[in-house]
Amino acid sequence: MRVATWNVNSVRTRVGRIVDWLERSDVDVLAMQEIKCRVDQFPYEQFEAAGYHVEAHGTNQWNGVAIASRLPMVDVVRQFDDQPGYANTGEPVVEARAMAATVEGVRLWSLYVPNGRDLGHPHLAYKLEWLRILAEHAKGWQGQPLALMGDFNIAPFDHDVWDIAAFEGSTHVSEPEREAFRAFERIGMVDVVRDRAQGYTYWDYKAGRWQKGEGMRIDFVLGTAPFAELVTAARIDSGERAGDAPSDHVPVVVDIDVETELDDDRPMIF
DNA sequence: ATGGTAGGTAGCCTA
Repeated sequence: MRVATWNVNSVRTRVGRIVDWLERSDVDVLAMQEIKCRVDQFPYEQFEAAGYHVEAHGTNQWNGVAIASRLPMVDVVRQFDDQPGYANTGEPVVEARAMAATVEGVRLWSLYVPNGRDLGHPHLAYKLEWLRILAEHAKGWQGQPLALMGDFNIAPFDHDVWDIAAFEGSTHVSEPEREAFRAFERIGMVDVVRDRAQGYTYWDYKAGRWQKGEGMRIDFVLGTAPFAELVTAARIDSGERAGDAPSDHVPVVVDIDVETELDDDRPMIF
């Protein structure tokens, strides 16, 4: 089974590109972030014409996540328990930043982690709390094949940005954010792409970052140990940052050997 | 130090 995660930065603007990429890339399940539309605005027809069923979670023009799959999805949930909300004005609102589905016995989350905006901004405290609560839940998920897939808005290492000096005093590279990312690794989760594919996953539209090769690695697939055991390959499709009207993020793709998990007693044949 | 681009929207806000 081939799964992927992609911050598409508006599914309505890019539906043609996305579906074309899905078919060309032989992807079974795609976790999308920043669909930037309500569920009633989602372009389901174009996905379904290509053989993909879509479960979406979007409430307005911001954020929004979805999962497209050509294999059956079960146990779809939107939001995680106790997901913190953000108080833009007035009462905190739980935003459309998380959903999950199970495909072929593998639990897959599509996550759009809050940006954080600036050091000291309330949005950064929101980001850290959001990750803290998610990690608390994830502790209880370690016994099953499960992956947290999405835009974490964190660069875990200095070499995950083009020039760490340019990020002095910025979010995405701060120690509290990196600590929040490492918390998932401490409970047993593994970045299953890190050792299999190099490079950035995001290049800002501004200042010609793509043309200058100035990107960031902020999109990840974190797997439980039972998930990580199934992974056979991974790649970052940086070519998707080029061409006509690209997203500022590119797809991260992971191949998993589901049969190994589903049939434990299968004789080993080499 | 600033501004650079893009999307959704008609709130310039968010990234």
